Amino acid sequence: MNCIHEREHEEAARLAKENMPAEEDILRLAESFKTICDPSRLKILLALRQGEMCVLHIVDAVGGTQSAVSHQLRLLRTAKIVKARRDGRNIVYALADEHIVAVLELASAHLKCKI
Amino acid sequence: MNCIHEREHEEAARLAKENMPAEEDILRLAESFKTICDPSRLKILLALRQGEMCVLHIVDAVGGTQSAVSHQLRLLRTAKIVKARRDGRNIVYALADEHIVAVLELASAHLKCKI
DNA sequence: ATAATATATGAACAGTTATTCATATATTGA
DNA sequence: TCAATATATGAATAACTGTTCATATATTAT
Repeated sequence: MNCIHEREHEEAARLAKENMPAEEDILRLAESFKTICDPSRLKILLALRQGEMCVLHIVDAVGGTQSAVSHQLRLLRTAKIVKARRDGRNIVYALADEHIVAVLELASAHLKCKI
Repeated sequence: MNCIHEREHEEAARLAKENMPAEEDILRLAESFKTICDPSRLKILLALRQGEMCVLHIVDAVGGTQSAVSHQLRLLRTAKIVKARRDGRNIVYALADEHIVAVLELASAHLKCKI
């Protein structure tokens, strides 16, 4: 390790180690992204921007089988990215908070695509 | 599909289908999140917030082997999340743009953790 | 109670991914 | 040209992930 920018890079590396978040926080952050990195789950989140829906309406909105959507909803719910409440014989799903949509919009700005 | 909120959910589902982004855009968005959902790659991005670094300094900052870091850097570079330039015998890596840091900060706000 | 509807879940399979090890390529200095 | 340094990469393996199929649970209406 003997690069031309020795000074600057060593300083950056030192600061990086000093300010590196706790392993636990990094893992939680990674888990969150893991949860929204699947196209099927992304579709569900994009659909829920239009308002809360029960499972079969989500299936109608995003396509796929009821089973697959249900499995994906469980992951989103466990990660607290969506919330669910029972309403009669339906379970109604909604986005957990507005951070989700903001993250999606920022990422799509990076990609220069409109979502 | 005969739920108690028939009207509202049907309307939401209709809007969701109407406003669903192109499959291609969803896949690109998913790819981006897939790229930053790995703890090792997240660490690299968090480290690069302190400034550009060459590979061995990144290895020093985040730990792991040179080979593993190099593989991860290739994925980040392909996804245009980091950029690389040669400088003498070193390759200097930097965050591609500020969107990345903003996304990380928003997500960590959702998790109520400081990064 | 029973049937119908809505949702969830376990197991299995196919496909993907991160790391390691060994090695290749590229640049510099002697 | 040769040795040293920095970085990249192919192959192999182990672990993980999403979907499907079959079935279970829960709620409501008759």
